[in-house]
Amino acid sequence: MENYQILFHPSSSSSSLSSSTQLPLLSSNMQNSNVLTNTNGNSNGFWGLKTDVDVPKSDANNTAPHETFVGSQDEVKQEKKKGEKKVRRPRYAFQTRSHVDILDDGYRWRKYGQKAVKNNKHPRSYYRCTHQGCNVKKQVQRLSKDEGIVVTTYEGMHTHPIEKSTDNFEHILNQMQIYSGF
DNA sequence: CGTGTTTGACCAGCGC
DNA sequence: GCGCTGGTCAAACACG
Repeated sequence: MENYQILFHPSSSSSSLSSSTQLPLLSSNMQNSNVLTNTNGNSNGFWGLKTDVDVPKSDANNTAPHETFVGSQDEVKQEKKKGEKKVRRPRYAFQTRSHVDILDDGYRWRKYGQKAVKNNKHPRSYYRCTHQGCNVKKQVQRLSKDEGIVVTTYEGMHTHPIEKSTDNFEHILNQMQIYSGF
């Protein structure tokens, strides 16, 4: 089951980062550059996508080179042209290399939808945290280009402690909160 | 019986 | 206005 490995450090974590997932990525990348567009050639790992809207649809997830995580903390288009602003929470996307779509991050999720995505032969799955009062959502999508890569997009922050103490994925979330200013 | 998944329908935003 | 697409709902279903 724990067959997935997060891509941020291919070299150091070969197979078992179940027990020690440090994420250098967030700390090193984010403070200097909040913006994706890293131009290395291949650091492969864990890239952050700005999942949200603004992504030019041409390279939203197809042509983007592999790189960088980036917590995209952008309030997604919240000012629509309509009177009421639609409050959208920032989203955080990252990629993991996995054979399975479901990455157990310690929280309990309930699937509430699945949609076929354009330019992607794999469907996107929508999950919601089942904890009462916590309406964190996540989307899981597999890249059509590289089927070994799963893009997980989190929206919102958990208002409760992690429910399972599986890995310390919790660290990841904590880091996200720290660097995103929440 | 409680919990989670599946899946078609529905709705809203956006571009043309 | 219309069609496309993404996101959500909810009833039916499956499973332990």
